[in-house]
Amino acid sequence: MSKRVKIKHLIKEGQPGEKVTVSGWVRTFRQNRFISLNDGSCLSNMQIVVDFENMEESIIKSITTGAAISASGEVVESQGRGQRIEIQAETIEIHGLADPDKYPLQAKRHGLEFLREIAHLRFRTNTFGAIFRIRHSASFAIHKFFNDRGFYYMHSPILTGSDAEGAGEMFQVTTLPLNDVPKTEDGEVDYKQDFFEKATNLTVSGQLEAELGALALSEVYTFGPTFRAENSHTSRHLAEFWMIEPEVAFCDLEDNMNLAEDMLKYIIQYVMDHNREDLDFLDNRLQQEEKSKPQHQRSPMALIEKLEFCLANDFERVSYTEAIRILMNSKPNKKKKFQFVIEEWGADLHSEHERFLVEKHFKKPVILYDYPKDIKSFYMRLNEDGKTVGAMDILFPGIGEIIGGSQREERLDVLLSRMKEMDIPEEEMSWYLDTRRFGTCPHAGYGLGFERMILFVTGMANIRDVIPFPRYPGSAEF
RNA sequence: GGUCCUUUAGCUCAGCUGGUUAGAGCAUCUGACUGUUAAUCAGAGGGUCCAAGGUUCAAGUCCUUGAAGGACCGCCA
Repeated sequence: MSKRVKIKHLIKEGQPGEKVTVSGWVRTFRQNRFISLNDGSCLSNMQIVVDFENMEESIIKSITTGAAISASGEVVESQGRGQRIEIQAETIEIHGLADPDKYPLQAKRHGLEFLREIAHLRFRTNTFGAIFRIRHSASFAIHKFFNDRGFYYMHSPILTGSDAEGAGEMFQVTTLPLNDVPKTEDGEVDYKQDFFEKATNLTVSGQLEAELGALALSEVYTFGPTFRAENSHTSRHLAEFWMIEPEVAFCDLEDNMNLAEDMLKYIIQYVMDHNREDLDFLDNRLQQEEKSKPQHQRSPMALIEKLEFCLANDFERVSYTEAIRILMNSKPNKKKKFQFVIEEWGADLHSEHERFLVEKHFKKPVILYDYPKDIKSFYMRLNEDGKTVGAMDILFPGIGEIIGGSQREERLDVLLSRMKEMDIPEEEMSWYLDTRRFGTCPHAGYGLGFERMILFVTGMANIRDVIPFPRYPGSAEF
């Protein structure tokens, strides 16, 4: 096995006359002669030509879709069209059989919902191979982007004793026996007897901890799993998802927007440069799918076209106030076509409004900023007008909110009064407030939902199909 | 948490207004062919029509309840 060559390398570099060994999983075996072998290194398969007259019959019988094999032989120029080279097999070693009566994957297209039920095997399809190679690339690109700019990768805790992050419902973590929970005298759960001697949860955000890091290391980012126990039934929410949260000292909202836009474009460019074959495949797959849809439901741009457009154009930066003006003057608002008609400044924007701005009005990614303080979190910096905070959301076509961020409130007195307004207990946040007591400075950051980014780059429709083992209400299989 | 949709062969689906023995393509198996690449040709096997109850002379088809899956809304990334 030491001489094994990856198919990706062979396709690029392989020369006729070389003796090679390739290992992988059989996709199809045609005419007892042609094996299409995939090893996951790239989308393309290597064609192995078998001389079945001179091959043991038990081996020929074992070459079925899904079987794991190694093939050794000489690289030759392919006589057929469709590939530059192929391998003339001299020996074939069978590592693992796949009973064709029971193996659920066939050389045909399966529905995504069926594949979700066999998520442990869906890696072996072209579509999911492409998605997870792209997911890897995007993940690597994010580390490279921040590393090249002098950011430090900071590991924020996954188990947290802080319950004031305010980003959503939390999963409780405990070692207390659920069928016999110890109680205090007044009938409350006695967390003193729990593992951490206090109530703990899975993190919903690493932001507050990242702020602590940024106020010493200047520029940090987190990239880790995040957990929200929201009962969300949509195609863009997960109970366990990966989030990227950069936090930058001496940075205002505009710097923050610039960083976010640069990062998103960098990721897209990186994937375009390194995963072209996978993108072409997904693009093609999507176009086939579009053909079966009625005209008005078809997307205006193909996948790669959409990514290129995104790279070539500045994101539209619009203040909340301006967005409200546009929405109030819009046709659907005037004709009361919106489910929630915008009546006045201060209204919360629903996804129908965001979609109108992104998909109908501007037709490109939009950054909305300076939201009313009443609809945003306590840590966002109060603007001079006293009414708005330095928040920004980046909205992508077809996805909605992909990034949420803000300049943080660095002034202790303002932060304390905001916390009081919003009933955030001061005692529990003293560690956070210390950064404002000692050497506070302007700083800003944001959170990127990694799976939403992958959704956009792959053109997939459901977030459950861009993470290997999705977690959502009622589902924690595998 | 709310609204709506779907469930028929291993997979993707058709099945009209309720009416004989429930169909197709792909996959599988057998045979033919052997430079194919979604191979082709011939044949075969494969069904708890999601479940339970009801209406009816008659239910895959209509009704009720439940289950599973999905879409959208709210919450957000």
